[in-house]
Amino acid sequence: MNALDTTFAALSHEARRSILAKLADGETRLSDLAGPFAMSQTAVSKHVRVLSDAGLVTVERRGRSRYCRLNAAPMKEASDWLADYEAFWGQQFDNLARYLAENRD
Amino acid sequence: MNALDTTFAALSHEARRSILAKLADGETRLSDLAGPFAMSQTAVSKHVRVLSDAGLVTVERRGRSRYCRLNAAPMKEASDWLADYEAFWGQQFDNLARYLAENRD
DNA sequence: CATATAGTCAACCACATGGTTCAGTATCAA
DNA sequence: TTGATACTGAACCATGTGGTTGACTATATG
Repeated sequence: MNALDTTFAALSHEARRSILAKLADGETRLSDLAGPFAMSQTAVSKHVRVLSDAGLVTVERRGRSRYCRLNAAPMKEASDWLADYEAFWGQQFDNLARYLAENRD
Repeated sequence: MNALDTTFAALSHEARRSILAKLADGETRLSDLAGPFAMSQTAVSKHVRVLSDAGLVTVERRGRSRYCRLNAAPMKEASDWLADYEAFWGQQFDNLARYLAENRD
């Protein structure tokens, strides 16, 4: 898997996007990330691992705690990729319209 | 899975992003999509199905062929989500720098 | 030292993903 | 009608994902 693959895959789960949103407010302990989720700390830890593997989060151990920080850099590549399609966003019906025009009888 | 989940998941595979890139040049038959890939047409068909389920591609049958068209609309939501983090893209080392500053002895 | 806290690791489960092959269907063309 | 073309669908396989529980390690605190 290349960088875009892992970035998009990491972003494809609501829990992980929520984790990133919380980290945007600043460094957060892993246990504090787990709080609002209806899942075990182990599960949250796995999500953080996916984010960490994707380079979106850096985890640092201090004492008993793991402190997670946002690293948004990989998002830029994803955003740049999407930006190439910006010209098409308003055209969702254009292709259909063109087809209908071409096949009008 | 919500819309963002399926959109990001659909974009997380190189083959599917390549398919979207080709569709940006215009409507393409499924068999013509399969050409450059080292995989069976069945596999390509599955990828197109994933894109179709995500609303990124519309498939229309005409005669024997399936014509695929790009529908970039769902990308906008993904791009908007990423844009919220734009302020952090340049800060990939800032958190580390701050931490080091705070813990200087 | 004893105990609570923070987290990992391993094992397990159900299900999804990404690929294959083979058989079948629908359409076009000779 | 025969046969090629363009698929789809089912079955299968290996691997990944997302979750659990229970045991373990490491650290802080009384």
